[in-house]
Order: sequence, then structure tokens, then C-alpha cells
Amino acid sequence: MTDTGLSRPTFYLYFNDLHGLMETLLDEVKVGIVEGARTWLTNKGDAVLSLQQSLTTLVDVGYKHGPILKAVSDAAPNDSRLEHVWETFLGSFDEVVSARIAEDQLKGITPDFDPLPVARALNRMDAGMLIQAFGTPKKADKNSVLMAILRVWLSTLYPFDVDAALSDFSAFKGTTDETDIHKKQ
Amino acid sequence: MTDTGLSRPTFYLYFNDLHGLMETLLDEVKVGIVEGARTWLTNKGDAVLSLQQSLTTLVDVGYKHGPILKAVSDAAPNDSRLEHVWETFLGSFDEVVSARIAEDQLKGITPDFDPLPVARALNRMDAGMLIQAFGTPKKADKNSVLMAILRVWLSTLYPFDVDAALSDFSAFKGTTDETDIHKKQ
DNA sequence: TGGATAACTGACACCATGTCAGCCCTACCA
DNA sequence: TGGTAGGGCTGACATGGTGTCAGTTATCCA
Repeated sequence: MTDTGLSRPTFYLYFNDLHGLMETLLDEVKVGIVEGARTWLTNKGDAVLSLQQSLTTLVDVGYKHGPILKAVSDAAPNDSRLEHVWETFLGSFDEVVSARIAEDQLKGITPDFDPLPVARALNRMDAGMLIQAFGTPKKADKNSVLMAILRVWLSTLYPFDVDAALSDFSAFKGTTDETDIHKKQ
Repeated sequence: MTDTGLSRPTFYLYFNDLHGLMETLLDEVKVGIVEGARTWLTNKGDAVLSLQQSLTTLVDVGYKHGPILKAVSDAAPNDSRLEHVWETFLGSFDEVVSARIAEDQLKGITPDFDPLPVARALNRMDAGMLIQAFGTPKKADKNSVLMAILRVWLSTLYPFDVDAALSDFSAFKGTTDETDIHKKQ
């Protein structure tokens, strides 16, 4: 409020309370994440490629809005309403990811296992990594975070050609440089 | 303090402040976790088996002390000293896990990748899962949590015979029943 | 200019956390 | 038995963060 030049009570004209601000902030980030996740979740085209794409945008959003994610996740335990919002946010991903996994298992491209707990595990990994890596001003390297979680997701869901996919992908990522592209061709 | 029958100030005779209590609680849980992790970290015997064992005891400890883990992780953002303790706690695992992965990569039983970010990702997954599953009184099923994180760890680190290892393991876990064991033999 | 509506604020109330001077009670001693 | 030293404990207070409200100022329109 000092930075805004307004008084503290004015804040309460725009938000119910401090946690109301958190909810608003989360809503803004949520759309970006849901948007990016759609690529893989809609289940069209190549599974590996679309997962790579979805996780890439997830990391991008996390990189840009990391402090917001950390603020919300830090504040959540202090307010039952916000905690519910945060848990619902994470939980909704658990369910759609689980559903996507189940589809891939029917297709036979993903090993058979109970999809919901694994979805939960992978999502908690993403959330924890993004907050840890990008939550504070001194941010970690975006690409190594992406490479790490992408490897884990691929190894778990599409274990058949992880290394091929990952080496292609990192070669692709590494080349805004033309010479490399020409060498590939 | 109401439950103890003592007055609130008495609390401060035993702890510096509320976060001091958290540190003490964490210390107690820490030994159990470090103990269990040693099996895999010392790197003797079969890698897959020792990882299974370490994760099993990790889940056991998490199941028993889940509320403490949640309490510490919830309180950490409110106090810079506690936050540092918590981050150091998690970070120390990142380093030893990363070192263990590097050894397995030299042996050729783990694919080549930057071990530290992957270690971080797997550890955040564990922490997030344990807190989510066991942090509140109505706890999730212990075995499905174990199966989920075990699958992710194995798929990522020892991808060559995940399904064999996991089916053996779940058969072993599932049989306090004698008939099954006899069938196996 | 008058008057209504929106924007804003000073001052207050409330609660959680932490502190401190002093009380009580036990054990030990003369 | 009476006195006293010391540890254990507490009532009462101080502080800071969060939220509220009556009242003031600014803006816009008739």
C-alpha cells in the first residue's frame, strides 16, 4: 500500500481481505496454466510431443508468475477458504491428468497402474519445483527445470523412447542458432 | 496449552517461540527419514531393491508423522529462520540423492542426465505427496501412495525393468496370505 | 451553484504473539 | 518448627498485524 500511495483501508475497497487478493492473483495465473495444459489433455496428435509442449508452457508460466504461485501456496495454510481454493486448483489437475493417463493406458502406450495417485505425484512435483525454482527473485535456470520434470513425466508415462524424445527435444530447444539446424538437415 | 493444563507463558519456558516448537518437531521426524534413506544412499547391494526399501520406510514415516510435516511446511513461510531450516532439510536430500544418481550413471544403470534438478523434482514430489496424503487426520491409503512414487522413481532412475520390479514388489507386499506365496514358489 | 455519488482516510477494535515482574510451593537447613 | 533459596508458573501488559466504520474530500451532473 505504501508503494501505491493509497492508505491501507483503501485496499479493502477492492478486496474482501488479504486472502481475497491471493484468490484474484491465482485466478489470473490459472488461465495461463489451463491453457497450456489443454494441448496434452485434449489428446490429439502425438502424445509425447503434446506433453512436451504442455510442460514447456507450464514452465514458462511458472517462470513468469513464480512469485504469485509461491505467495498463494504460502498463504493458503493461514486461511481455510484459500486453502480450499488452492487444494481444488491442484486437485482439478489430478483428475484431468488421471483421465488422460487412463486413455493412454487403454491405447497401450502407457504402462498399467492406478492413474490417480501417479497423477497426484506428478502434479505435486510440478508445483513444488515451480515454486522452489521460480518463487523467489533469484530464479533457477528455466531449461534445466523443464528438462528434469519432462524426463520424469516421460519416463513414467511413455517409457518406450524417452531418450530419443529428450535428445531430439533438447537439440531443438538449443537451436535458435542456424548452423545447428542445417547440420540436422 | 489448554489441553496441557498450563498457561500460555509457560510454553515460552520450553521453546523460544512457536517456530522453535516446529524446529524441535522436525528434528524428531528427520532422524527417521534419514535413517530410512540410508539404505539406498549408501549404495550397497541391489539398487532397485534398496530404493524400494528406502521409499517404503519413507512412506511409513510420512504416514506416522504426516501432520508434523504439514505443520512445519505450513509454518515455514511465516518465519525466515524456520523457512531456512526447512529449505536446508529438503536441500540436503537434493544433494545426496543427486550424488547417488551420479554414481548409478557412472555404472550405466541410470540414463545420463543432469542429476541435481531431477533429484530436486523427485524430492519435491515425495514431500508434496506425503503432506497431501498424510498431512490431515483423514489419511490416504499408504500403499497406493507408495506404489505411485515408487513407480515414478524407478521409471526415472532404473527404467530397464520397472514393471517386473513393481509387480514382484506389489505381489510381495500383498501377501500376508500364504496361498499366494506357495503359488509363487 | 447545489447536491448526490464515489473515493478515500483517520481512528478505532480485535486478536495473536511474546515479555516480565512477581507469586507459590517444595526442599533443605538451622 | 520456622526460615529461606530456587525453580516452576502465571496475570497482566506491550506490540504488531488485520479488519471496520464514521466521516471527509473529490468528482460529476443538473
